[in-house]
Amino acid sequence: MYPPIIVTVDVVLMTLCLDALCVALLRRPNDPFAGELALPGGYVHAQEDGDAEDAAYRILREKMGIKPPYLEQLATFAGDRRDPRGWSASIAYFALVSPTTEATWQPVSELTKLAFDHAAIIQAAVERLRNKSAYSVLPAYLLPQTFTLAELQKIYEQVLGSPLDKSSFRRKIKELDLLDQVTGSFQVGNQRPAQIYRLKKMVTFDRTLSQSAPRKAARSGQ
Amino acid sequence: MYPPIIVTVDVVLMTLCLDALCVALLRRPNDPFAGELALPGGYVHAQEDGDAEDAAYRILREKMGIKPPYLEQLATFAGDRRDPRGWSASIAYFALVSPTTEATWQPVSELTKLAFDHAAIIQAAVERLRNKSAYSVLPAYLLPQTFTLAELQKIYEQVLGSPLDKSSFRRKIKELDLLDQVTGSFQVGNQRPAQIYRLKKMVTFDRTLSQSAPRKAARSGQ
DNA sequence: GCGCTTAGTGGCAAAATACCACGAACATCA
DNA sequence: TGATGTTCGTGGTATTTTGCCACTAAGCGC
Repeated sequence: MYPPIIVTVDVVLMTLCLDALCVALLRRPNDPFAGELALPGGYVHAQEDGDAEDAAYRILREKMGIKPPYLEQLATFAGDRRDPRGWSASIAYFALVSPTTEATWQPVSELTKLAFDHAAIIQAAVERLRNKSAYSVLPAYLLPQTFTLAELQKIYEQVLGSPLDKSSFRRKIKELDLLDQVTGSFQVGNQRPAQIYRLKKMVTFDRTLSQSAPRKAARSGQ
Repeated sequence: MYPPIIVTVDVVLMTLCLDALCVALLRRPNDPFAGELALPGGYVHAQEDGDAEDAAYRILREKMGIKPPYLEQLATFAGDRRDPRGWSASIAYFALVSPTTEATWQPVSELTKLAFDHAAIIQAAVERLRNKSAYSVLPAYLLPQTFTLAELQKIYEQVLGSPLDKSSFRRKIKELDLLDQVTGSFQVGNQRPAQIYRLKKMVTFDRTLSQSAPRKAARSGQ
């Protein structure tokens, strides 16, 4: 009845390389925008993908060989001006991984021209990450599974772009109560060993932290 | 190449009726789910709609006769299980209007079975409204263009579901600095007249309030 | 042992917030 | 005109949260 709409899923896969927030980009083999850099993405495979999140995971597996520990839907970018072939919709996701994984990373601060509106998508992802970092442990997904609080603080500072006070940071993290201590210590060299932590296993209801609790009801979970 | 994906735009249009948060629903004339209640929505019209937001506005105009003062993209609900016709994607928006407008409203607290996954979409919209209400003046869009602070506070209490302190509420609203005084007063009856306010005209960059400012840097933007 | 570096904690002042009370400005009615 | 009732609006105080800084702890190298 209507000309079909092009539906793709694109993923902003972020990590930290060399103390800078980076995003995974691929050079497009085909038109449109052949040869230019673009987010990893692709068509929805109606037979394989049960939903859009499945598609995002499949794309990351096929094109990046990665199963990210964190994935969330970002927004949908749709319209008739973003793809020369016609009206298109890109369901954008954003994912966080630890820096070990192999890929071609590009610092988000020095992005050249990208295919489609992918620059805008990346910008939205970075903003979302910044915002959520203020009240969640999201940046922890940018680290290896285990880490020290000092490492975590550095990541926060890089993501938020401003230095944090050690004491306040640790207090905040502790009261969020989303980390587990790992018995066993760690030394970087000639200093006191640091306690190692990992993210708690949790049912990721997605919307758990953002609610502001009434004052009297102190977090009583020991 | 692939079977086409059904792309629709659905809008959660909310208002306040009789002190309860309500959502606009329409009875579906056609299959699937003929006769059941559903969100106002429809296919994207590739010729008319420049982007998905255009489609949302068009749908509200055509089906509701409304141009809402607030509209924002909520999320995209996609998969092969939500529409019996096959793989589908619903780009969901949520909109707020003042209660004057005519429509068939349904309180969000007593929703019966709805078509598709529209119940889940509505739930997501309500959560988003609740969350954003904690740090924005979003609930003001549920009121007429001008209102008193007492009226605004009531709306907040209804949306958040808990009573607020008058003094704290007014302080918070004032420092958000998103309201303009309207010279001229108002009396409901036999009491002191209340100052009237309206929303400031503003460039709705969407993501302006949520950033937490460093302590020393007081909001100096006049 | 001493000096160095980083980890981790504690204290205090300042800011934000909850809670409560009081005065202000109207209307109504005697 | 003045007393009373109602809501508007603001100010004060106690409590909580937060920023800031200092200090101790625990390792290493010498």
